[in-house]
Amino acid sequence: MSADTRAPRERMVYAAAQHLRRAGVGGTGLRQVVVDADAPRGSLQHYFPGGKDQLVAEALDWSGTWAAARVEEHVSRMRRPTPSRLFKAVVGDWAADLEAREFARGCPVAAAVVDCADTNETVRHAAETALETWRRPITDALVAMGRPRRRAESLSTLMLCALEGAILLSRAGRDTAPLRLVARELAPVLDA
Amino acid sequence: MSADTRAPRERMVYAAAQHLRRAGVGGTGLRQVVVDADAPRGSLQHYFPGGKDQLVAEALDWSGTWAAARVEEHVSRMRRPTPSRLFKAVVGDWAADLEAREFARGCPVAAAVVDCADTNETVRHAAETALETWRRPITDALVAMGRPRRRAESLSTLMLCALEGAILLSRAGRDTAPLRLVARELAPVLDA
DNA sequence: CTCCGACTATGACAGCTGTCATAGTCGGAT
DNA sequence: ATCCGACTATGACAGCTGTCATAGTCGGAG
Repeated sequence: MSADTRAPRERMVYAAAQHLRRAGVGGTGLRQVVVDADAPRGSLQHYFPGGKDQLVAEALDWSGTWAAARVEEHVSRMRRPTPSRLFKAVVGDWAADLEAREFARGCPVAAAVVDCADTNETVRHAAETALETWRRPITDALVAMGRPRRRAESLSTLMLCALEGAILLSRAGRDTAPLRLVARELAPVLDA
Repeated sequence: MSADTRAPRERMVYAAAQHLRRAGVGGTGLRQVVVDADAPRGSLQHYFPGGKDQLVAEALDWSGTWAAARVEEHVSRMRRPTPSRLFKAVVGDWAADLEAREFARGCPVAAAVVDCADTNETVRHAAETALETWRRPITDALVAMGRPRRRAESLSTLMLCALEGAILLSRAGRDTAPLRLVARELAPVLDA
Protein backbone atom coordinates (compact mmCIF):
# COMPACT_ATOMS: atom_id res chain seq x y z
CA MET A 1 0.00 0.00 0.00
CA SER A 2 2.85 2.39 0.69
CA ALA A 3 4.13 4.17 -2.36
CA ASP A 4 7.71 3.06 -1.84
CA THR A 5 6.98 -0.55 -2.65
CA ARG A 6 5.89 0.20 -6.19
CA ALA A 7 8.11 0.79 -9.15
CA PRO A 8 8.69 4.46 -9.96
CA ARG A 9 6.61 4.30 -13.09
CA GLU A 10 3.56 2.97 -11.33
CA ARG A 11 4.07 5.41 -8.49
CA MET A 12 3.76 8.21 -10.99
CA VAL A 13 0.57 6.83 -12.45
CA TYR A 14 -0.87 6.36 -9.00
CA ALA A 15 0.12 9.83 -7.87
CA ALA A 16 -1.41 11.29 -11.01
CA ALA A 17 -4.67 9.47 -10.32
CA GLN A 18 -4.82 10.78 -6.76
CA HIS A 19 -4.07 14.29 -7.90
CA LEU A 20 -6.77 14.03 -10.55
CA ARG A 21 -9.28 13.06 -7.92
CA ARG A 22 -8.50 16.16 -5.96
CA ALA A 23 -8.16 18.96 -8.44
CA GLY A 24 -9.15 17.67 -11.87
CA VAL A 25 -7.02 17.60 -14.97
CA GLY A 26 -6.41 21.32 -15.18
CA GLY A 27 -5.41 21.47 -11.55
CA THR A 28 -2.94 18.64 -11.83
CA GLY A 29 0.61 19.81 -12.42
CA LEU A 30 3.23 17.41 -13.66
CA ARG A 31 5.87 18.76 -11.35
CA GLN A 32 3.61 18.19 -8.36
CA VAL A 33 2.80 14.67 -9.47
CA VAL A 34 6.49 13.91 -9.69
CA VAL A 35 7.02 15.21 -6.17
CA ASP A 36 4.09 13.21 -4.78
CA ALA A 37 5.37 10.10 -6.46
CA ASP A 38 8.83 10.75 -5.12
CA ALA A 39 10.09 10.17 -8.62
CA PRO A 40 12.73 11.84 -10.74
CA ARG A 41 11.39 14.51 -13.02
CA GLY A 42 13.45 13.26 -15.92
CA SER A 43 11.54 10.01 -15.83
CA LEU A 44 8.45 11.78 -17.07
CA GLN A 45 9.63 12.12 -20.61
CA HIS A 46 11.20 8.70 -20.43
CA TYR A 47 8.17 6.73 -19.27
CA PHE A 48 5.53 8.96 -20.75
CA PRO A 49 6.75 10.26 -24.08
CA GLY A 50 3.15 11.03 -24.89
CA GLY A 51 3.24 13.75 -22.27
CA LYS A 52 0.49 14.68 -19.87
CA ASP A 53 -2.20 13.08 -22.02
CA GLN A 54 -0.54 9.71 -21.72
CA LEU A 55 -0.04 10.03 -17.99
CA VAL A 56 -3.65 11.02 -17.41
CA ALA A 57 -4.89 8.26 -19.68
CA GLU A 58 -2.85 5.69 -17.79
CA ALA A 59 -4.09 7.05 -14.48
CA LEU A 60 -7.66 6.52 -15.67
CA ASP A 61 -6.82 3.05 -16.89
CA TRP A 62 -5.23 2.23 -13.56
CA SER A 63 -8.25 3.55 -11.70
CA GLY A 64 -10.71 1.58 -13.81
CA THR A 65 -8.81 -1.61 -13.26
CA TRP A 66 -8.58 -0.97 -9.55
CA ALA A 67 -12.29 -0.29 -9.26
CA ALA A 68 -13.09 -3.45 -11.18
CA ALA A 69 -10.92 -5.51 -8.88
CA ARG A 70 -12.65 -3.96 -5.91
CA VAL A 71 -16.03 -4.99 -7.29
CA GLU A 72 -14.83 -8.53 -7.71
CA GLU A 73 -13.59 -8.56 -4.15
CA HIS A 74 -17.01 -7.60 -2.92
CA VAL A 75 -18.72 -10.17 -5.09
CA SER A 76 -16.50 -12.99 -3.96
CA ARG A 77 -16.92 -12.05 -0.33
CA MET A 78 -20.71 -12.01 -0.38
CA ARG A 79 -22.43 -15.15 0.74
CA ARG A 80 -25.86 -14.50 -0.69
CA PRO A 81 -25.21 -11.83 -3.26
CA THR A 82 -27.99 -9.61 -4.54
CA PRO A 83 -27.74 -6.57 -6.80
CA SER A 84 -28.68 -4.19 -4.03
CA ARG A 85 -26.11 -5.67 -1.69
CA LEU A 86 -23.39 -5.26 -4.27
CA PHE A 87 -24.44 -1.68 -4.85
CA LYS A 88 -24.48 -0.99 -1.13
CA ALA A 89 -20.98 -2.39 -0.82
CA VAL A 90 -19.59 -0.20 -3.58
CA VAL A 91 -21.38 2.86 -2.27
CA GLY A 92 -20.07 2.05 1.17
CA ASP A 93 -16.51 2.11 -0.13
CA TRP A 94 -17.01 5.59 -1.46
CA ALA A 95 -18.75 6.91 1.60
CA ALA A 96 -15.95 5.64 3.79
CA ASP A 97 -13.30 7.10 1.50
CA LEU A 98 -14.99 10.47 1.31
CA GLU A 99 -15.36 10.71 5.04
CA ALA A 100 -11.86 9.50 5.76
CA ARG A 101 -10.38 12.10 3.43
CA GLU A 102 -12.88 14.81 4.33
CA PHE A 103 -14.35 14.94 0.83
CA ALA A 104 -11.05 15.94 -0.68
CA ARG A 105 -11.05 13.33 -3.41
CA GLY A 106 -13.71 12.29 -5.87
CA CYS A 107 -13.78 10.04 -8.89
CA PRO A 108 -10.90 10.49 -11.33
CA VAL A 109 -13.07 9.51 -14.26
CA ALA A 110 -15.57 12.23 -13.45
CA ALA A 111 -12.72 14.72 -13.29
CA ALA A 112 -11.44 13.68 -16.67
CA VAL A 113 -14.83 13.85 -18.34
CA VAL A 114 -15.70 17.23 -16.90
CA ASP A 115 -12.39 18.78 -17.85
CA CYS A 116 -11.57 17.08 -21.12
CA ALA A 117 -14.63 15.59 -22.80
CA ASP A 118 -14.60 18.34 -25.38
CA THR A 119 -10.97 19.35 -25.45
CA ASN A 120 -8.97 16.16 -25.39
CA GLU A 121 -10.10 13.11 -27.27
CA THR A 122 -7.32 10.92 -25.89
CA VAL A 123 -8.40 11.52 -22.31
CA ARG A 124 -12.09 11.30 -23.09
CA HIS A 125 -11.58 7.91 -24.67
CA ALA A 126 -9.55 6.71 -21.71
CA ALA A 127 -12.37 7.79 -19.42
CA GLU A 128 -14.92 5.92 -21.48
CA THR A 129 -12.77 2.80 -21.39
CA ALA A 130 -12.22 3.07 -17.66
CA LEU A 131 -15.96 3.24 -17.10
CA GLU A 132 -16.45 0.11 -19.19
CA THR A 133 -13.70 -1.67 -17.29
CA TRP A 134 -15.43 -0.79 -14.06
CA ARG A 135 -18.91 -1.66 -15.24
CA ARG A 136 -18.06 -5.04 -16.70
CA PRO A 137 -17.55 -7.00 -13.47
CA ILE A 138 -20.74 -5.46 -12.12
CA THR A 139 -22.69 -6.62 -15.14
CA ASP A 140 -21.14 -10.06 -14.92
CA ALA A 141 -22.04 -10.33 -11.26
CA LEU A 142 -25.63 -9.39 -11.98
CA VAL A 143 -25.78 -12.06 -14.66
CA ALA A 144 -24.43 -14.56 -12.16
CA MET A 145 -27.28 -13.50 -9.90
CA GLY A 146 -29.72 -14.56 -12.54
CA ARG A 147 -30.44 -11.39 -14.48
CA PRO A 148 -30.61 -11.57 -18.23
CA ARG A 149 -27.53 -10.03 -19.79
CA ARG A 150 -29.45 -7.16 -21.36
CA ARG A 151 -31.07 -6.35 -18.06
CA ALA A 152 -27.79 -6.61 -16.21
CA GLU A 153 -26.24 -4.06 -18.58
CA SER A 154 -28.98 -1.61 -17.79
CA LEU A 155 -28.73 -2.08 -14.06
CA SER A 156 -24.96 -1.69 -13.96
CA THR A 157 -25.25 1.54 -15.92
CA LEU A 158 -27.93 2.74 -13.56
CA MET A 159 -25.68 1.96 -10.62
CA LEU A 160 -22.79 3.96 -12.00
CA CYS A 161 -24.98 6.92 -12.87
CA ALA A 162 -26.43 7.07 -9.40
CA LEU A 163 -23.05 6.52 -7.79
CA GLU A 164 -21.23 9.20 -9.77
CA GLY A 165 -23.98 11.69 -9.14
CA ALA A 166 -24.13 10.86 -5.46
CA ILE A 167 -20.37 11.32 -5.13
CA LEU A 168 -20.77 14.73 -6.69
CA LEU A 169 -23.58 15.83 -4.42
CA SER A 170 -21.81 14.42 -1.39
CA ARG A 171 -18.68 16.41 -2.12
CA ALA A 172 -20.68 19.55 -2.81
CA GLY A 173 -22.46 19.31 0.53
CA ARG A 174 -19.68 17.66 2.52
CA ASP A 175 -22.14 15.02 3.57
CA THR A 176 -22.49 11.41 2.50
CA ALA A 177 -26.26 11.49 2.76
CA PRO A 178 -26.77 11.38 -1.03
CA LEU A 179 -24.67 8.23 -1.24
CA ARG A 180 -26.67 6.49 1.46
CA LEU A 181 -29.86 7.70 -0.13
CA VAL A 182 -29.20 6.24 -3.57
CA ALA A 183 -28.21 2.95 -2.03
CA ARG A 184 -31.52 2.83 -0.21
CA GLU A 185 -33.77 4.10 -2.98
CA LEU A 186 -32.32 2.02 -5.75
CA ALA A 187 -32.50 -1.26 -3.86
CA PRO A 188 -36.04 -2.21 -4.95
CA VAL A 189 -35.29 -1.45 -8.60
CA LEU A 190 -32.09 -3.42 -8.53
CA ASP A 191 -33.57 -6.45 -6.81
CA ALA A 192 -36.83 -6.49 -8.75
CA MET B 1 -31.23 34.90 -26.16
CA SER B 2 -28.44 36.60 -28.04
CA ALA B 3 -25.60 37.80 -25.89
CA ASP B 4 -25.82 41.38 -27.12
CA THR B 5 -29.12 42.05 -25.43
CA ARG B 6 -27.75 41.53 -21.96
CA ALA B 7 -25.79 44.01 -19.96
CA PRO B 8 -22.01 43.51 -20.09
CA ARG B 9 -21.84 42.27 -16.55
CA GLU B 10 -24.38 39.54 -17.08
CA ARG B 11 -22.78 38.62 -20.39
CA MET B 12 -19.56 37.95 -18.53
CA VAL B 13 -21.28 35.74 -15.97
CA TYR B 14 -23.06 33.87 -18.72
CA ALA B 15 -19.91 33.41 -20.76
CA ALA B 16 -18.10 32.16 -17.68
CA ALA B 17 -20.83 29.61 -17.05
CA GLN B 18 -20.66 28.31 -20.60
CA HIS B 19 -16.90 28.09 -20.45
CA LEU B 20 -17.13 26.23 -17.16
CA ARG B 21 -19.43 23.69 -18.74
CA ARG B 22 -16.89 22.98 -21.43
CA ALA B 23 -13.54 22.90 -19.76
CA GLY B 24 -14.01 23.10 -16.02
CA VAL B 25 -12.67 25.74 -13.70
CA GLY B 26 -9.01 25.12 -14.41
CA GLY B 27 -9.61 25.25 -18.13
CA THR B 28 -11.48 28.52 -17.98
CA GLY B 29 -9.29 31.53 -18.65
CA LEU B 30 -10.48 34.98 -17.72
CA ARG B 31 -9.18 36.51 -20.92
CA GLN B 32 -11.13 34.00 -22.96
CA VAL B 33 -14.29 34.63 -20.99
CA VAL B 34 -13.96 38.33 -21.67
CA VAL B 35 -13.59 37.69 -25.40
CA ASP B 36 -16.59 35.34 -25.46
CA ALA B 37 -18.66 37.89 -23.62
CA ASP B 38 -17.50 40.60 -25.99
CA ALA B 39 -16.75 42.66 -22.92
CA PRO B 40 -13.93 45.00 -22.01
CA ARG B 41 -11.19 43.36 -20.02
CA GLY B 42 -11.01 46.25 -17.64
CA SER B 43 -14.52 45.51 -16.52
CA LEU B 44 -13.35 42.34 -14.86
CA GLN B 45 -11.73 44.07 -11.93
CA HIS B 46 -14.53 46.58 -11.86
CA TYR B 47 -17.47 44.20 -11.68
CA PHE B 48 -15.69 41.31 -10.01
CA PRO B 49 -13.25 42.72 -7.48
CA GLY B 50 -13.26 39.29 -5.88
CA GLY B 51 -11.43 37.95 -8.92
CA LYS B 52 -11.99 34.63 -10.58
CA ASP B 53 -13.57 33.11 -7.50
CA GLN B 54 -16.34 35.68 -7.55
CA LEU B 55 -16.95 35.28 -11.25
CA VAL B 56 -17.14 31.51 -11.00
CA ALA B 57 -19.38 31.72 -7.95
CA GLU B 58 -21.74 34.04 -9.77
CA ALA B 59 -21.74 31.79 -12.80
CA LEU B 60 -22.84 28.92 -10.58
CA ASP B 61 -25.47 31.07 -8.97
CA TRP B 62 -26.77 32.12 -12.36
CA SER B 63 -26.85 28.52 -13.52
CA GLY B 64 -28.72 27.33 -10.47
CA THR B 65 -31.33 30.01 -10.86
CA TRP B 66 -31.72 29.28 -14.54
CA ALA B 67 -32.15 25.55 -13.90
CA ALA B 68 -34.73 26.25 -11.23
CA ALA B 69 -36.71 28.46 -13.59
CA ARG B 70 -36.58 25.74 -16.21
CA VAL B 71 -38.02 23.25 -13.74
CA GLU B 72 -40.86 25.59 -12.96
CA GLU B 73 -41.56 26.03 -16.63
CA HIS B 74 -41.92 22.29 -17.01
CA VAL B 75 -44.13 22.00 -13.98
CA SER B 76 -46.45 24.75 -15.10
CA ARG B 77 -46.73 23.29 -18.57
CA MET B 78 -47.70 19.79 -17.47
CA ARG B 79 -51.37 19.02 -17.40
CA ARG B 80 -51.28 15.94 -15.22
CA PRO B 81 -47.91 16.19 -13.53
CA THR B 82 -46.25 13.17 -11.98
CA PRO B 83 -42.74 12.86 -10.56
CA SER B 84 -41.58 10.64 -13.39
CA ARG B 85 -42.91 13.03 -16.01
CA LEU B 86 -41.09 15.93 -14.45
CA PHE B 87 -37.90 13.91 -14.33
CA LYS B 88 -38.31 12.88 -17.95
CA ALA B 89 -38.77 16.50 -18.94
CA VAL B 90 -35.59 17.63 -17.19
CA VAL B 91 -33.63 14.70 -18.53
CA GLY B 92 -34.99 15.47 -21.98
CA ASP B 93 -33.62 19.01 -21.76
CA TRP B 94 -30.18 17.69 -21.08
CA ALA B 95 -30.28 15.00 -23.73
CA ALA B 96 -31.33 17.56 -26.32
CA ASP B 97 -28.63 19.99 -25.24
CA LEU B 98 -25.91 17.37 -25.26
CA GLU B 99 -26.84 16.18 -28.71
CA ALA B 100 -27.23 19.66 -30.12
CA ARG B 101 -23.78 20.65 -28.87
CA GLU B 102 -22.20 17.29 -29.57
CA PHE B 103 -21.50 16.61 -25.91
CA ALA B 104 -19.27 19.63 -25.62
CA ARG B 105 -20.90 21.04 -22.52
CA GLY B 106 -21.87 19.42 -19.26
CA CYS B 107 -23.11 20.72 -15.95
CA PRO B 108 -21.26 23.74 -14.56
CA VAL B 109 -21.91 22.65 -11.00
CA ALA B 110 -20.31 19.30 -11.63
CA ALA B 111 -17.29 21.06 -13.09
CA ALA B 112 -16.96 23.29 -10.06
CA VAL B 113 -17.24 20.44 -7.58
CA VAL B 114 -14.76 18.23 -9.38
CA ASP B 115 -12.18 20.98 -9.73
CA CYS B 116 -12.62 22.96 -6.54
CA ALA B 117 -14.33 20.96 -3.80
CA ASP B 118 -11.05 20.63 -1.95
CA THR B 119 -9.15 23.66 -3.13
CA ASN B 120 -11.58 26.54 -3.07
CA GLU B 121 -14.16 26.87 -0.37
CA THR B 122 -15.82 29.88 -2.00
CA VAL B 123 -16.57 27.96 -5.18
CA ARG B 124 -17.54 24.78 -3.36
CA HIS B 125 -20.07 26.68 -1.32
CA ALA B 126 -21.48 28.35 -4.42
CA ALA B 127 -21.88 24.93 -6.01
CA GLU B 128 -23.69 23.60 -2.97
CA THR B 129 -26.03 26.59 -3.03
CA ALA B 130 -26.68 26.24 -6.75
CA LEU B 131 -27.67 22.63 -6.24
CA GLU B 132 -30.10 23.63 -3.52
CA THR B 133 -31.55 26.36 -5.70
CA TRP B 134 -32.08 23.81 -8.42
CA ARG B 135 -33.50 21.14 -6.16
CA ARG B 136 -35.98 23.31 -4.32
CA PRO B 137 -38.56 23.77 -7.11
CA ILE B 138 -38.36 20.06 -7.78
CA THR B 139 -39.09 19.26 -4.16
CA ASP B 140 -41.92 21.77 -4.10
CA ALA B 141 -43.43 20.28 -7.23
CA LEU B 142 -43.32 16.80 -5.73
CA VAL B 143 -45.06 18.10 -2.63
CA ALA B 144 -47.71 19.63 -4.84
CA MET B 145 -48.12 16.20 -6.39
CA GLY B 146 -49.01 14.83 -2.99
CA ARG B 147 -45.73 13.52 -1.63
CA PRO B 148 -44.89 14.22 1.98
CA ARG B 149 -42.20 16.86 2.23
CA ARG B 150 -39.63 14.49 3.66
CA ARG B 151 -40.22 12.04 0.87
CA ALA B 152 -40.12 14.77 -1.74
CA GLU B 153 -36.70 15.85 -0.48
CA SER B 154 -35.39 12.34 -0.94
CA LEU B 155 -36.82 11.97 -4.40
CA SER B 156 -35.48 15.30 -5.65
CA THR B 157 -32.04 14.37 -4.38
CA LEU B 158 -32.31 11.02 -6.08
CA MET B 159 -33.24 12.74 -9.32
CA LEU B 160 -30.26 15.06 -9.25
CA CYS B 161 -27.87 12.24 -8.42
CA ALA B 162 -29.10 10.13 -11.30
CA LEU B 163 -29.14 13.09 -13.64
CA GLU B 164 -25.64 14.31 -12.85
CA GLY B 165 -24.25 10.80 -13.19
CA ALA B 166 -26.08 10.21 -16.43
CA ILE B 167 -24.76 13.45 -17.90
CA LEU B 168 -21.29 12.29 -17.00
CA LEU B 169 -21.66 8.86 -18.57
CA SER B 170 -23.33 10.34 -21.61
CA ARG B 171 -20.46 12.71 -22.23
CA ALA B 172 -17.91 9.99 -21.66
CA GLY B 173 -19.52 7.73 -24.24
CA ARG B 174 -20.86 10.42 -26.53
CA ASP B 175 -24.26 8.81 -26.28
CA THR B 176 -27.38 9.90 -24.44
CA ALA B 177 -28.38 6.32 -23.65
CA PRO B 178 -27.56 6.68 -19.93
CA LEU B 179 -29.86 9.69 -19.68
CA ARG B 180 -32.73 7.88 -21.29
CA LEU B 181 -32.00 4.87 -19.14
CA VAL B 182 -32.21 6.64 -15.80
CA ALA B 183 -35.44 8.34 -16.85
CA ARG B 184 -36.94 4.95 -17.60
CA GLU B 185 -35.58 3.01 -14.63
CA LEU B 186 -36.33 5.60 -12.02
CA ALA B 187 -39.93 6.13 -13.07
CA PRO B 188 -41.43 3.41 -10.86
CA VAL B 189 -39.51 4.58 -7.80
CA LEU B 190 -40.51 8.18 -8.37
CA ASP B 191 -44.16 7.46 -8.93
CA ALA B 192 -44.53 4.87 -6.19
C1' DC C 1 38.11 -2.18 -20.25
C1' DT C 2 34.50 -0.57 -23.32
C1' DC C 3 30.44 0.14 -24.94
C1' DC C 4 25.49 0.59 -24.86
C1' DG C 5 21.07 1.19 -23.33
C1' DA C 6 18.15 2.43 -19.50
C1' DC C 7 17.35 5.87 -16.64
C1' DT C 8 18.19 10.46 -14.38
C1' DA C 9 19.34 15.41 -13.86
C1' DT C 10 18.89 20.08 -14.97
C1' DG C 11 18.09 24.21 -17.18
C1' DA C 12 15.72 26.66 -20.63
C1' DC C 13 11.79 27.75 -23.42
C1' DA C 14 7.44 30.10 -24.94
C1' DG C 15 2.94 30.47 -23.48
C1' DC C 16 -0.50 31.16 -20.45
C1' DT C 17 -2.46 32.24 -15.87
C1' DG C 18 -4.77 35.75 -12.37
C1' DT C 19 -3.88 40.06 -10.53
C1' DC C 20 -2.73 44.72 -10.13
C1' DA C 21 -1.35 49.76 -11.06
C1' DT C 22 -2.04 53.40 -13.76
C1' DA C 23 -4.22 56.21 -16.82
C1' DG C 24 -7.91 57.33 -19.72
C1' DT C 25 -12.80 58.23 -21.34
C1' DC C 26 -17.11 59.35 -20.90
C1' DG C 27 -22.05 61.04 -19.12
C1' DG C 28 -24.46 63.56 -16.18
C1' DA C 29 -25.21 66.38 -12.01
C1' DT C 30 -24.08 70.68 -9.72
C1' DA D 1 -17.53 74.89 -16.60
C1' DT D 2 -16.15 71.67 -13.47
C1' DC D 3 -16.18 67.93 -10.97
C1' DC D 4 -17.19 63.18 -9.87
C1' DG D 5 -18.16 58.63 -10.27
C1' DA D 6 -18.81 54.75 -13.34
C1' DC D 7 -16.62 52.36 -16.52
C1' DT D 8 -12.79 51.22 -19.80
C1' DA D 9 -8.05 50.60 -21.61
C1' DT D 10 -3.53 48.89 -21.39
C1' DG D 11 0.67 47.24 -19.95
C1' DA D 12 3.27 44.95 -16.56
C1' DC D 13 4.07 41.51 -13.08
C1' DA D 14 5.49 37.05 -10.93
C1' DG D 15 4.27 32.48 -11.09
C1' DC D 16 3.14 28.47 -13.08
C1' DT D 17 2.30 25.35 -17.06
C1' DG D 18 3.93 21.35 -20.42
C1' DT D 19 7.65 20.38 -23.29
C1' DC D 20 12.14 19.87 -24.92
C1' DA D 21 17.45 19.72 -25.44
C1' DT D 22 21.37 18.44 -23.45
C1' DA D 23 24.25 16.17 -20.50
C1' DG D 24 25.03 13.03 -16.96
C1' DT D 25 25.05 8.52 -14.20
C1' DC D 26 25.16 3.81 -13.71
C1' DG D 27 24.84 -1.27 -14.33
C1' DG D 28 25.56 -5.05 -16.90
C1' DA D 29 26.93 -7.48 -21.38
C1' DG D 30 30.57 -8.16 -24.84
